[in-house]
Amino acid sequence: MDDGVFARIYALLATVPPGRVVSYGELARGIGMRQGARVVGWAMRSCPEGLPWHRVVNARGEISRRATEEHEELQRAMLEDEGVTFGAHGRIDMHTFGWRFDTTDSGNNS
DNA sequence: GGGCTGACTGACG
DNA sequence: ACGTCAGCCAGCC
Repeated sequence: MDDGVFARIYALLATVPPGRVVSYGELARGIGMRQGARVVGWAMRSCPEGLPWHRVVNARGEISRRATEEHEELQRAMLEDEGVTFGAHGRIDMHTFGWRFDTTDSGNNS
């Protein structure tokens, strides 16, 4: 089902479990677009319901500039509710919460 | 059919 | 560590 790259991004994003975050580049790489991070952001811009868009952050582990502070805090609150902890500067430890599609593993949890 | 925009990323100063 | 420049891909005018 390739309704387009968007559908692929949505499907991949849907595989991200709670308490975990992924960057645009990581998603892009997951669908085969190493430099298509912008396209991923474009797909999110559609903001489809049922999609954990709040689990999508930039490579730095910060919330993207997509919206107002209000929405930014909302995303942060949702992530915290899932168990994600933010740094002093509102930064997520991608080393711990950063989800990977190729984990293959089994011990992926914190 | 052509050009601009954009929820990004990585490199350079 | 922070600010700026350029690149890449798909959708929209």
